[in-house]
Amino acid sequence: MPTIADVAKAAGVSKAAVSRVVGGKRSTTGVSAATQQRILNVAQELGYVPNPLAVALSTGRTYNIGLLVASPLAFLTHPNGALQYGAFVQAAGEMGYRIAIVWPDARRRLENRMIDGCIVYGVVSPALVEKMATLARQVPVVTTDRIPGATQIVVEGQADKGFRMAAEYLYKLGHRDIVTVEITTIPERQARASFEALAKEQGLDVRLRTLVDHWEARPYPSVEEIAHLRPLPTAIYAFDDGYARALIARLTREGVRVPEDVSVFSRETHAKGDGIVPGLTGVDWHFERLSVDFVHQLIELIERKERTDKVSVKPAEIELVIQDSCAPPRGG
Amino acid sequence: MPTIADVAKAAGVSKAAVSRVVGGKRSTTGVSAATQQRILNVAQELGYVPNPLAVALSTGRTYNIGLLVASPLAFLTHPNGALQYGAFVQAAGEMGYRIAIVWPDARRRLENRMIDGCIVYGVVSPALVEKMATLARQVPVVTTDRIPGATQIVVEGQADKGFRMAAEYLYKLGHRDIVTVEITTIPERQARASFEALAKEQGLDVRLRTLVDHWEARPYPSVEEIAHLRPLPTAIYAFDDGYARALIARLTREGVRVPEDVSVFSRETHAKGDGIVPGLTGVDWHFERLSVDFVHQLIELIERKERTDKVSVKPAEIELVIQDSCAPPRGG
DNA sequence: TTGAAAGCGCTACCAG
DNA sequence: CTGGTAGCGCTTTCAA
Repeated sequence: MPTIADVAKAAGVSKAAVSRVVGGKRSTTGVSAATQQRILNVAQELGYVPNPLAVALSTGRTYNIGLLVASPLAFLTHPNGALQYGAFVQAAGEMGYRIAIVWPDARRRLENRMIDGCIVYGVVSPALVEKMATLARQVPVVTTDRIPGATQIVVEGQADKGFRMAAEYLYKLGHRDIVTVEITTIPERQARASFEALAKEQGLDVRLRTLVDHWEARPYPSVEEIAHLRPLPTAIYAFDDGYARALIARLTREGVRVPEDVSVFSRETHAKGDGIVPGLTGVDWHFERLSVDFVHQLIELIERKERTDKVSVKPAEIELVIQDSCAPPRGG
Repeated sequence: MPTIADVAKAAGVSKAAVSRVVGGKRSTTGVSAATQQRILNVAQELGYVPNPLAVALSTGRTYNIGLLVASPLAFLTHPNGALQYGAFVQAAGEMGYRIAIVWPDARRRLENRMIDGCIVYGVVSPALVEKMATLARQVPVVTTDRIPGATQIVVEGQADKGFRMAAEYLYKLGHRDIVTVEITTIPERQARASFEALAKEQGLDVRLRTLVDHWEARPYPSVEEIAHLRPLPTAIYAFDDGYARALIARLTREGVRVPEDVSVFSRETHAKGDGIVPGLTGVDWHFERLSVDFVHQLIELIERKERTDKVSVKPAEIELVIQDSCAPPRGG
C-alpha cells in the first residue's frame, strides 16, 4: 500500500505536489504540466490509491450517505420498499456516493462523521426523530417527514392527485359503496377526503367506510374485518399491492370473486406487468423517481454546505394503471 | 464538536486516558475507577462522541462492510434478493457493522480502506472478479463463487437436497412428464440431474424436458415457450416464485388451470403466507439464514485478521412447503 | 510553481 | 496507573 509519501519520494517532489495532482479535484491548480505527468506516471506505476479515510479525516467528506427507515427489514422485503431502495442506491452510486442503511437503534450512537448526510424515509419513531434532529445539527438530513433542523422535501402540486384519480375512476365505473383502507389516521393524508370532496363536487350519493391498517402488518387485521362486512361494498380501495393481493385471496376463499362481485383498487401499485392474476388496477405514483430527487437534493446540500428548511421537488407523473381488478358493480 | 483534547483538558487528564476510557473497547485497562468516572462524566457533559474517521485512520478499522452483487437493482427488486439483503443488513447491524452495496462499476476505483471486508454475492462479471481479487489482497472477501485470494464459503452437505425433495414430491404425486426450468446451464447445479437420478433409483419412466431462463429476465421468454408446448407436461418445476406466478398467469390466459390441469412447483419459494392464490408449493431453502453466516464469517475473518481459502457453513434446514399449486396429474 | 509544516482526531507505545 | 508523543495519510495554508 504505497502512500502519498512514497509517490512523492519516487517522483522527487513533495507530498503537497502529489496531493494537488492526484486528488481528482478541481483544476490541478498550480502544478507544471511536466511535474504533473511525472507524478501521474509514478503513481500509476506504484499503484497508488489515496486512502479515503485520510482524505475524509482531512476534508471532512466521506461520500457516504445514510438512509434511515423505521424498519429496514419490512422496508426491504416489501416490493415497494425494495424498488425505492434500488432507486436510492442507483442514484447515489451514479453520483459517486455510497448509501448505507443506518440501523435504527435509538440507543446506539449514530456515527455522525462517517456519513456526509442522511435521508430519513417515511415515518420513524419519536426517539429516532430526536436522534436525527441531533444528527441534523452536524450534517444535512433530508426527509419527507418533519424533523427539527432537517430539510423537508415537499412534493410540489396537490398531493391528492392520485387519490382523486382513484375516486374519479371508481365513480365513473358506477361504484357508490366503497371501503377505503388507509395507512394513516391523519385526515389530510387519507384518500377518503378526496373521495368525499369529489362526491360532493359531482353531486353523488356515495357511501364511504374507512378502515386503517399498516403496510407492514402482514397478515392484515382489516382484511379479516372486510371479509366479515355485510353488506360488502362494491369496491375496496386498498393501500398497496400486497394488501390488495391478500384481500383478494381472502375474498376468494369466502367465495367472493374479484372483480365480478367486488372491485379492488390499489392505492399504490407497482404491479403492472408482474403477471399475477388478476392484474391490479390502481395508481402508480412512480415514487422511485422521487427517490432520485431525494438523493440529488441531499448531495446538493452536502456539496454546497447549505442548509434549508424546505426544498420542493417536482412530482413524478402519476399514472392510472388499468388492469383486471376493477369492473362496474353488479347490476350497476 | 468536542474532541478528545477538549475532554482531556476539561477532566484534567491526558488524551491517552480519555482514549482508554471512551473507546468502548476491551476492558478499559489501566485506569483507576475514579479517573474513569470523572472522564465519563465530562465526556457526557460535553456531548463528546469519538470521530469514527479518526478512529478508523488510526486503527485501520471502519466497521463498514461492502456487498457486491452483479446487479443491485435487479437484486433488490427481486423478492428473494430483498429478503436476502434484509438478512445481510440485519446481521451486520446487530454485530455493530454497517453494510453498503458497492456499486458494481468495474471502471471506478473501489475505495478499499473504506470497508473492512466485502461479501460478493452470486456470480459477477470477470472484470469484477478481477477487481475483487485485487481487493482481496487488502481486506477479507467472502464469496460463494470463486475469486482468487478470497475466502470461499461452501455449504456443507449435499447441495441437491432441495432438488431431490422436489423430485420426490412430484413423483409421489404421480407426475411422469415434467418440465424443469433452470437458471443455469451448469449440469451439476441443475435440478434436472436430481430428477434423473431419483427416477433411475426408483425405476420410474419419466419424461423430462428442460428450459433455461434467467431470474431477472421478466418477462420470461420460456414462459411463452411453455404456453405453446404440446402436449403440456403434467408438472412444471419453476425456478422461483416470480416465475411460477408469471407462468400460472400465462397458463390461465390459455385456459389451463393450476393445479387441475398442470402442477407448478417453485424451486425456491418464500411465498408461504403471502396470501396470493394459488399458494405455491415448493422448497424454502431459507437462504436468508445463510446470509447471517456470511456476515459472521466475514466479521470473524476481519476481527481475527485471518485469511482462509475456504470456510464451510452448515446449511439451513430445507423445508418443503405444500400449498395449492400441485396436485396429482389428471387421470393419474 | 513548489515545498515545509501544521493540522484533522484518535490510538498505542514507551517512560515514568 | 498515568501522561507524553509519535504516528495514521492526506489537505492546505504560507513562504520561498
